[in-house]
Amino acid sequence: MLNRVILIGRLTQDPELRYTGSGTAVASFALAVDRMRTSQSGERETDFINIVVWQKQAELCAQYLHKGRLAAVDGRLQIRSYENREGQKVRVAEVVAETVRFLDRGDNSSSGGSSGYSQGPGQSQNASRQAPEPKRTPRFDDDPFADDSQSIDISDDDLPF
Amino acid sequence: MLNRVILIGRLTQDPELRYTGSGTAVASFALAVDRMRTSQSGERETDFINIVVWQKQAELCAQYLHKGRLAAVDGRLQIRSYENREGQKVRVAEVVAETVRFLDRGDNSSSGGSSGYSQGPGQSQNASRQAPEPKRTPRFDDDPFADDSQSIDISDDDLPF
Amino acid sequence: MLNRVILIGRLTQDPELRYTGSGTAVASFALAVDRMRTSQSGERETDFINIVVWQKQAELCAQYLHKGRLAAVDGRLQIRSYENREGQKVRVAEVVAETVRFLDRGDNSSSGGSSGYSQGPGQSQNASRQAPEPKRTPRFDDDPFADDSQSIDISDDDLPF
Amino acid sequence: MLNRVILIGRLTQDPELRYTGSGTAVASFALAVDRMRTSQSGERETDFINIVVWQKQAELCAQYLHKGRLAAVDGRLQIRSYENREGQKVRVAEVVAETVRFLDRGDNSSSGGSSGYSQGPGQSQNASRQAPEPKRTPRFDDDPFADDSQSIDISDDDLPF
DNA sequence: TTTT
DNA sequence: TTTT
Repeated sequence: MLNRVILIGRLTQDPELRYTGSGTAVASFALAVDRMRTSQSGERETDFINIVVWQKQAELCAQYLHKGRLAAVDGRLQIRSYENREGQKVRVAEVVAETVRFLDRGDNSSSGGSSGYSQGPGQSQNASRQAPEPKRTPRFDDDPFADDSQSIDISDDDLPF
Repeated sequence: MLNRVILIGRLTQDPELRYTGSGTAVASFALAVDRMRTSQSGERETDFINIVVWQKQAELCAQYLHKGRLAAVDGRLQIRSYENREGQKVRVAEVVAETVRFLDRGDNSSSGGSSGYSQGPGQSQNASRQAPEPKRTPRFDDDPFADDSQSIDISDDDLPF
Repeated sequence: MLNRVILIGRLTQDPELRYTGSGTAVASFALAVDRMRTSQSGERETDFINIVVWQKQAELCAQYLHKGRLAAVDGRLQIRSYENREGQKVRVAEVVAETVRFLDRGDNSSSGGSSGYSQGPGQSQNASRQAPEPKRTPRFDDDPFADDSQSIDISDDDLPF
Repeated sequence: MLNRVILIGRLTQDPELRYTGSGTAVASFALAVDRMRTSQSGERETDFINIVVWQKQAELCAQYLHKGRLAAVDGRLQIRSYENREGQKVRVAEVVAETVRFLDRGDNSSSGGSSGYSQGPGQSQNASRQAPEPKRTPRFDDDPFADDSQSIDISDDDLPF
C-alpha cells in the first residue's frame, strides 16, 4: 500500500541504457550505499542496490551520471521474480526510481537543475572551519525560527531523546 | 505514529550552535529546498525549512556545514507552539534531524564518512560524458542485476507507469 | 532538491473540501501524529500537522476520511507565507500529499482499494496471541528468506546496532 | 550514506522469532505490499518484501503481529550475500526495521501505543459518511490552518501540478 | 531573513 | 512460499 525508498550513494558503474520494444528508455545502475555503522570486524559495510529508471530520467542518467558519481534516488522497492536456466525461481530486488538527483557535480543541467557543485570557498568559510561558533550564548532568546518568541530558555522537554 | 522527513537542500546560513542548561548541544539552520516544478509564473520555487540537530551531530554541523553547503537531512517533522508577546499562539514547524549528511565537499570527515570510496575521476568518465551509451543493445539479455537470468525481452508488464 | 514526508496519524477533524476558481478540488485536514517517546513530564506528545490534498484524491478524502480515522500520507513539506491583518508575515507549514492511504476501515473503496479492515480473527490468531512462538530453535538454519542458504549461525556481524 | 525505506503492507505469515547465540531476539516475516497500479494485464501486483526486526521490537512483533495483519515498517534496505550449496553467490534483499507499527487492531498495546487518542466513532461520522461536505464555500477565506489569514482566494500558483 |  |  505504501512503498517508499530514499537512497544516497555512489554509482558502481556507468548506467546502462536500453529501450523496450516500444521504444521506452530504461536505465539501470547500482548504487553503493555505505551503512552508517561499521561492522564489528571494523570494516566499512556497503549495500549495493540496483536502481531502475524509466523514460526521460533514464536518458538523463545515461547522459550525466557516471561511475563514482553521488546520487539521490527516491522511488519504491520492487521484487522481480524469474526462472533461471536451472529452473530455479530467482528473486531480484531493485529500486524503481521516481526521481534521481545528481549530487556532486555542477557540470550538468540535472533533472531539475537545482544542483551546483563548486559553490566557491567563500571567505567566511576559510575563516572559521575548524571550530564551532564560540560566540553564541547558550540560550534560545534569539531563536531564529520564531520571530515573535518570548525569551524562553530551552527546557528538558525539548530534548527529543 | 510514523513521522519521517527526508530533505536535500542548501544551508541559507551558517548553523547556530547553542547549549541547553544541562550542556546539551543544539544546532539550528534553515535549508533551502527547491521544488521540482517551477511556478506557473515561471519562477523557481523554494521551501525554506528550519532544521534542529542535537548532541554530537549538532557540533559536527557547526564545524563542517556552512551557508550554501548542500546537505541531506533525515528526521521528523515537529510542530512547536508558543505564545508571542501579543498573546497569540504561534506554531513553528521544524525538522528534528536524526542524521545530517554533508554532500558537496569531500574535504570533511563528515558525520559518518560521507566521502567516497571509489570516487576518482576514472578515465571512462572523461571519455564519454556528453552522450548516452550508444553501444548497448536494447534488450535485457545481459541484465547486470540477475546473474542467472535467461534471455528475456523486457515486456510491457515491466513498465511502472 | 528532495523533499519527502511520510506520516501516519489520525484526523483531528473531517476534511474540508474546497474548489479553486478553475474548479480543482482541494481538501485539507490535520493529522495528529503521536511522537514515539513521551515527554519527560510523562505525557504523550503529539504533532498536529496540516495536510493538503489535490484533485481526485481530495474528493476521495472528503468522502471516506473522517475525524478519528487513521491515515498514511506520503508527500512533501511546503512552507507557505502570507501577510496577516496586522501586516506580519506568517509562515504556515503543511504537507502536500501525493498519496493518502485510508488505514482503519474496510468500508471504503480507498485510493487504490488495497486496504481491508475486518480481516476476520482467524483461528490461528486466537490460539497464540499472548506469547512469542516458543518452539523455534535459535538458529537461522531454515532461513525463510534464503531458499538456498547453507546452515549459517547468525553471527555478531549481522547485528545492526 | 542515506538509506531509508517505509512500507505499509500485510504479513504473509506469522513472524518467526529466533535468538542469536548471545541471546538477542530477531524476528522475520514477509510483508505483502500492493503496488498502486495494476499491471497492464489487469491484475493487482504485489511485492513480497522480507523484514527483519531486532531486540525488543522483535519480541513485540512475535507477540502481536500475525498473518494478515497490516503493519508499517520504517527501516533500511540491506543486501545480504551468501554462497549457496552450488557455490553460487546469492543476494538477498531485506528491510531491517527500525520501527514497526501495528495498524489494524486496537487490541494491542503495540510498540509505542499505536492506538488512538480520540478515535471514538463520533456521531458526525455516522451522520455524513457517503458524501463530501457540501456546506463549505469553495474559497480559502476561513483557512483552518492560518489563524490570522486575510481572505485570499486560492490562486493557480498554489496548484502543485 | 534566506541557498545555488 | 505468500497478504486483503
